[in-house]
Amino acid sequence: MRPEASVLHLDLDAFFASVEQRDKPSLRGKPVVVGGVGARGVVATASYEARVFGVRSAMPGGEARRRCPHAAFLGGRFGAYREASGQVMARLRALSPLVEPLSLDEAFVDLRAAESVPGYDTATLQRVVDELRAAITEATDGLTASVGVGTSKFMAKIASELAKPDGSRIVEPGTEVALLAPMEVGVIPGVGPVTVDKLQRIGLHRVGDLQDVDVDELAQVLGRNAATALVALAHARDDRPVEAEREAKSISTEDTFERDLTDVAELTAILRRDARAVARRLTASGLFARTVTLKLRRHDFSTITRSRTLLSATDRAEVVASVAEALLAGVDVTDGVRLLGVGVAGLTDVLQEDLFAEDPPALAEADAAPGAEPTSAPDEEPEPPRRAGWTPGADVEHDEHGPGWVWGSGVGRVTVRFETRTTGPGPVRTFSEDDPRLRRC
DNA sequence: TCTGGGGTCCTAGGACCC
DNA sequence: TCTGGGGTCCTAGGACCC
Repeated sequence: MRPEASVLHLDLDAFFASVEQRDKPSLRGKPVVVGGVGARGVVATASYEARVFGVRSAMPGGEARRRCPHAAFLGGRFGAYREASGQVMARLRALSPLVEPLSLDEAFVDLRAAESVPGYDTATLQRVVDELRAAITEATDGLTASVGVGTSKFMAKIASELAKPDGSRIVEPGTEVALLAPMEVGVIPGVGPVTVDKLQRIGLHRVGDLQDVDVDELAQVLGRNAATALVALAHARDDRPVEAEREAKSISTEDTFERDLTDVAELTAILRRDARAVARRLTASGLFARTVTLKLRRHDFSTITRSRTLLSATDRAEVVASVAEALLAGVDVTDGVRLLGVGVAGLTDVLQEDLFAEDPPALAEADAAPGAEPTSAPDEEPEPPRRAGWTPGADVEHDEHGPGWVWGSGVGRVTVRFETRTTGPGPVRTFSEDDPRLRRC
């Protein structure tokens, strides 16, 4: 914890849904749900209009539809989200060089590194925050952000939570313990449903209860490390630094299938595609990985992981694929696989030579894996189909009507609403699915 | 129409080494 | 000539975050 309020936390309000409402004028002021489109989808973001009906992040799509059947359910346009996020992060970096992004819509800023912040009194900070929020709304063509400032990451995040939506909050030094005391224990980052349940069983419901608890007693329930950390946060003691450069520790990709799969050949093809995707990302970031992990979720939602660490690091798709296949061979899939994924960890940016290997080292290790056949040129294999088609919300363009977005599709037809960020609500037209004048973009 | 996808961090046991 | 004690690496699982 710092002597002055110099950590800022920014959170874009209902980010994905707000981008959709910005770019689709007919959805402004209406319930919008991003995600939850497929048979097994969940909600990524609900607009505030949809939250009124109880729709929440991570809720299964079916339940979201039941609660708010008239909402617009969209598949998501991550290119648009990344673009808006980039504009926001650029604004933050203009304020201070020390910015730690947490996701597309969240970041910490260390204001001590900001030359343009002349002081940390509340009036000065309020002016800085007001200007920042206005600059972000301008840069993103209308998105709003909630901003909190405090003496630590923890307090800045608590502050921005209090500020939502479209607001700001500065927690003055010295007021933290009293502010936190009446809040539920679940407001503390890292305290999820399981920990909340454990705490409630021993009569701890509010942060104030944690401020008074005997650490040894709490350690009986949570373990020594978690108990110590939790009591520190309850007293607003948090000295984690804002870190701009955080190196990736793992890279992974995974798919949940519309229906459970049992065909080993099909699973293997998906595994190889995933291995290629992971290897591409390794190559793109100039990294090599030593550990390959297979992730598999069964029909009953139980999840297993199997991993193997190589003698030396690799960025080769064939190696990742053959290790993953060998790991899959050791798993019983006859009851049906709901999710399959491949990940790599133990990342380094230098490829160290294995002094004891005579063959190319990573390959030798992979070939030694039981059941791992040398794979035949995986890069030339056809890709198993990803979900294609006319995803609701996707951008399209029509030769005569111009730019629009997919409103819905089915029985060989696509319905499009023709409008953009700057047009105001536009007209709806329906086309044949194979209409050559209509293009995805 | 139960439960995404991308991550981080922690724990715990066993192997292995000195 | 029963069973020490660290430390590190590896593996599997799980809680949690956005």
